[in-house]
Amino acid sequence: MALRKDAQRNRERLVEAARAVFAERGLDVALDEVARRAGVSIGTLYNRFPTRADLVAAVFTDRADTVVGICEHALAMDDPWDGFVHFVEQTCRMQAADRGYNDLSARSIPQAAPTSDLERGYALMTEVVERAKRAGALRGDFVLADMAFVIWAISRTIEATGDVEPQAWRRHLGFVLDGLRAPAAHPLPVPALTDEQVERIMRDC
Amino acid sequence: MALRKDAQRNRERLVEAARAVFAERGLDVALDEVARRAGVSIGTLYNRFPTRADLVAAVFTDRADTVVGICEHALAMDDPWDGFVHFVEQTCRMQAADRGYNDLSARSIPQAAPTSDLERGYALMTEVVERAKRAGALRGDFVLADMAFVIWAISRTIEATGDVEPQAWRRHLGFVLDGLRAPAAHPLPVPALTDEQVERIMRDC
DNA sequence: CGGTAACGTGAGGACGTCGTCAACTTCCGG
DNA sequence: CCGGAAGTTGACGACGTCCTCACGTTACCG
Repeated sequence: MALRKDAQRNRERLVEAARAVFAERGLDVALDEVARRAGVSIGTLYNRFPTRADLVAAVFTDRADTVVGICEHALAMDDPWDGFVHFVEQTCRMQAADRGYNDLSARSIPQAAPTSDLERGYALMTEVVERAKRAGALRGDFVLADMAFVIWAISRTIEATGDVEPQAWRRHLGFVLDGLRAPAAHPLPVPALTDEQVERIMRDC
Repeated sequence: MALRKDAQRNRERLVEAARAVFAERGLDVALDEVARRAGVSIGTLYNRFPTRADLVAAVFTDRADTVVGICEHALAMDDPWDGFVHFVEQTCRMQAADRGYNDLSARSIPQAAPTSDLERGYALMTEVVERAKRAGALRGDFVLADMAFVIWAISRTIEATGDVEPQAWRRHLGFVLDGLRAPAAHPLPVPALTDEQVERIMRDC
């Protein structure tokens, strides 16, 4: 059953307002600020999005597409390492550009999306990583789950430095990438997180 | 003017309780939980520590000594790179062992200490870094301010993985260290944060 | 155009935390 | 042992956020 016309319009206003508010203040803003910005009452907000997670999901569904696009662009690049770097860099750029997305990344990696797109994104990300490994550019002991480390690392740096020096994360990423090149690799002391573990971490918000 | 005997005892109880509560729940716990754990009223807590920052400072003053100790041990090691690794590793170990300290690191680096010890710690840390650079082991474009990236990165990873896989940060640190070795170095896109910038980031808690 | 289901509204109760203060208690010097 | 300064207490008001719900309004179908 479709929404009534006014309800549909209010829904869009709410999502737009949330997008803006989340972007500049993070995922933990008071929801009545979102409602105010949308020109709608707090009751309507709760009516449409019973939980904060519902609103967050509505705001960031399109991000899965974006990630897919980034991956495709990465895979279209001639050099597998350049492709991998492009992927990581663009991901981080998105975090830097949107405080809400940065919060989301820190807590649950690019989750919160229709499952089919999510699976596709997952598959593409795996291919970006594997291709770079096959080419001997990315270190062989790196697995997709290790991307979480990269995202978490940059996320905190952006949080800390964003107001003072918005480009600082690029330096941090420089160090990180240098540690991921194959020739840099030294034995790691601990095995990678399993998919189940990553799953569990993501669930616990 | 010295504190009265009972006041002194209560102060110690508060600091002990805070140490425990911060360690297991982080720096943002409700203060009345600290008071309860100390067997003291909330009024007494506020009486002795007017702000949360006062209490935090009291709990973590000794950490500056610990850092000094770590640095001295690092400088006593024959191999400058091993010394640097020891320093980083021990710092991260402290973060992993104490959620409150991890929070503190994420916000303001090992601050919150009597100024003299702080300066000494600062000087020693610089020497650990510079010695490793002089030996050609640590990349030449690394500066002390870049340690913030390491601390922030590990801090977030510990936060995310601590409950599920307490040793995961060691793998993350493995990647990080591989990026800091001299042979791994590629040109960085952005200059280091200045001391003033780091200062400013730290002040803003 | 009327009836009704869907929707919108915002005041208000519940909650948790903060920080205060006036009344009470304890310590300690004389 | 006493007086007063130092210290303690916990109930309380302020605050911000969450979420609900009874009532008023609007869109849409026949």
